[in-house]
Amino acid sequence: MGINIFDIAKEAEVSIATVSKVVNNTGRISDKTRKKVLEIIEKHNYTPNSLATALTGKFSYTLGLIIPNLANPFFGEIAKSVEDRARELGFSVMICSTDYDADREASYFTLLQKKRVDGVIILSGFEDQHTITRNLVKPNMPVALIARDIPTISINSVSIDDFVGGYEAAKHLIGLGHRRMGLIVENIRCAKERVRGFNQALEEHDLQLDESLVLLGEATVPNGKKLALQLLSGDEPPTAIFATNDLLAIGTIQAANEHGLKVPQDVSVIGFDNTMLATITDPPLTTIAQPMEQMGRQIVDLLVQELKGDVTHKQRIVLLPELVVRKSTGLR
Amino acid sequence: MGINIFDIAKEAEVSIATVSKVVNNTGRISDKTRKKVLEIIEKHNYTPNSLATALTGKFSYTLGLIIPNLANPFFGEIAKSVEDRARELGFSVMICSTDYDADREASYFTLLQKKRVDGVIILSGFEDQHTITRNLVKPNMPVALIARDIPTISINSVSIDDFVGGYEAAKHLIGLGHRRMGLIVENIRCAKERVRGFNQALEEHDLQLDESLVLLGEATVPNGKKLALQLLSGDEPPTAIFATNDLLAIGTIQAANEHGLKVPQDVSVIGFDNTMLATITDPPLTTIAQPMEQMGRQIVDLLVQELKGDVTHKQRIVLLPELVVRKSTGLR
DNA sequence: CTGAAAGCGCTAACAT
DNA sequence: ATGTTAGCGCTTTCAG
Repeated sequence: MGINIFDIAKEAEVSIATVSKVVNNTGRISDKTRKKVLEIIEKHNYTPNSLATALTGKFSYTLGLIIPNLANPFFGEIAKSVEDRARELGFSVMICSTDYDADREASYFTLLQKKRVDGVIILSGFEDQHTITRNLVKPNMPVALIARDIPTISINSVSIDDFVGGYEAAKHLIGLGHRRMGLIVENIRCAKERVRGFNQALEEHDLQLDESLVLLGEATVPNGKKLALQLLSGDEPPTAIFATNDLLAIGTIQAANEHGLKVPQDVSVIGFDNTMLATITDPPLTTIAQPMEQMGRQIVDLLVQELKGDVTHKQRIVLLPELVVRKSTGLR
Repeated sequence: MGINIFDIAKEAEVSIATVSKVVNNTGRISDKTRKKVLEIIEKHNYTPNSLATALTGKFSYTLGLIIPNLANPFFGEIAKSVEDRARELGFSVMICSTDYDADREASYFTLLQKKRVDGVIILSGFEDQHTITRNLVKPNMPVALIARDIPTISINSVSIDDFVGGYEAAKHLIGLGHRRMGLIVENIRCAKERVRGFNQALEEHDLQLDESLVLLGEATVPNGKKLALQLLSGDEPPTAIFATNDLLAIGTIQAANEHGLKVPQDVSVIGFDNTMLATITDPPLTTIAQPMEQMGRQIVDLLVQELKGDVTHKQRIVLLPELVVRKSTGLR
C-alpha cells in the first residue's frame, strides 16, 4: 500500500536503520544524511506505521476508556478531559461504551487486551472485581479507576469523597430548615456512600431518615421523574429531595412542576455532579459539584505514570466535592 | 511479555499455522486438534495480538472519529451511536476531540494515518477540503462526513437537509403570527444553510429579514445568552428568535428571563438539534430535530461498506429534519 | 556515522 | 490435515 521505510531508505541511498534513526532522533546521524532523509520523507509524506512500531517497541500509545454512556453529559465531560490530557501526553484513546451492560464491559476488557492498549481507564458501574482481576490485572495491564472505587484491590484511582458530598447536601438542607427529606438514589456503590453521608448529617441533628422515602432506580431523567412523583404523592411528602445525580434531580423538578408544586417554595431539590445541565434547568439546580475536568486529567496522569514505570506504588486520590447553591433549594 | 502463538503451538504440539487456523476458523483442522489447541488457549487465556494481525492482515478494525467536543450533548449522542454501531460491526473507535481547533484537527488526520485506522469519520466544523484531501483522501484513507458536507469532493456523507430545517423553523414561526425575527447563528457552513432556508420561507410570505437582527457567534450557552441580550435590548426587538442550535437557544431563553421577558408570551424561541437539553429547559424548547442516533449508525455503515469494498460508489445520504413543538414558541 | 540482521507476533501461500 | 516459510514495517543490537 503506502510507502514504507524501505522505500525511503532506497531513495535516500541509506539503510533502513538510518531512516529509523532520523525518524526517532536516536543514534548519531550526520547532518547531511539527516537532511537528505528528511527531504525524501517530506517529499513522500511518509509516516511510520505505528502498528509496526508498537509491535517492536514498548508502547502502542493508546489507552482504553470504558464508560457507560457518552450521551450522559457527566460522562461526556469526563471523556473530554481524559482525551485532552491523553493527547497532551502523546496517547490516543479508544472509547468503549458499555451502556451499563456488565457483559459488554467484560468483553471490552479482552478486546483492549488484544489491541494491546497500554492501559485502561474504567469509569463504570459494573466493575466486577473478579472480571477486572482476571482480564486486566493478571495479564499485567495497567488499570485506573475513576469516580468509582474498589477498595479490595490495589489499583490507581481518583474519585471524590462521596460520603462528604452526601453530608454536605444534608447539611445544606437542614440549614434551610428541612426536616423531612426524600432520597432518589442510583443503584451503584458510590450513590449508597452519598446516602450514608447524608444520613450522618441527619443523625448529628437528631433527625431520622424515613426509609419509605428512599427510592432506588436507574439514572435517567424520566426515571427520576417517576420516582419523585411517587415521593410527592405520598401521605406525608418530603419538603426536600436529594437526588444522587443531576439527571435524577432534573426529573424531580419536572415531577414537582407536574404535581403543581413550586421549586423551591413547595419542595427543595438538590442534585449531584454539577454537569452543565444544572445551569439550564428552571430553577437552576443546587447540586454537589464533582471536579470532572480535574478528575479526567489526574486519572490519565496516574495511569501514564504507572505504565511508564515512573512510579511504582499505586495511588488513591480522593477529591472533595463542593456544594454549589443555585435556586432549587430554599427555606422550609 | 504475554504468551504468544508460539507458546501455544509448542504446548499443543502443533505448528503455529495450525494455531492460527483454529483461532481464525480457516483451513481444515481435525476436531481433535482443534479441541486440543482450544484447550491450551483457554488454559493460558491467550488472545492474539491484534497489532501483529493488523500488520499482516488487511484491517486494523479501528475507526477514527473526529469530533469537536464530547461535552456537548449533540456530539455525545452521535459519538455514542457511532461507537455502538461500530462495535456491532467489529470495529473499535478512536476518539479525537478537536475542541474546534483546525490545527488540532489536521494533526489528528496524520495521527490516524499513522495508527493505520481503517477509516475516519469526521464531524467537525473545520474540515478544510485541502487538508482532508492531502492527509486522508490522497493516502487512500476512507473518509466519511457526518452532519457536515463538502460538496466539492467525492466523499461518503450523511447529513440532514439544513435548508429544510431552517425553512420549517420559519414556517412554524410565521404560522404563529410572527413577522419580526431575530437569528443567532453559529459560524459554520451548515448553520448558514439553515439561515438560507429560513429566509426562503420568509420570502414566500413577503417577509424581509432585518440583517441587523442576525448575529453570529460560537455555539455555547453563555454566548447565546450574550447575543440574545443584544437582540432583545434593541430599539425594535424581534418577537421570535431562531437559534441554529439548542445551546444557543437555551442561552436565548436565559437572556429573555434575565431581560424580564416571558417565553413564549413575550418572545418565542426555536432551536435546532433536539438534544436532551431541549426537554429539560423551562419552558421546554421547540426545536428542529436531527436524527442523531440514525445518523451515527448510517455513517458507520457507509464507511464500513466502503472500506470493505462492498460498494464502490460514494453516497451522500440526506435525512430530513423534523419540527418538534414544545412550549418555547407561541402565538404572536 | 552507517549498515546488516535478528526479531516483534501473526497470516497466507505453498508443500507435504 | 498439518507444517514450512516468507513476509508485514519497524527497532535495535552489534559490527564495521
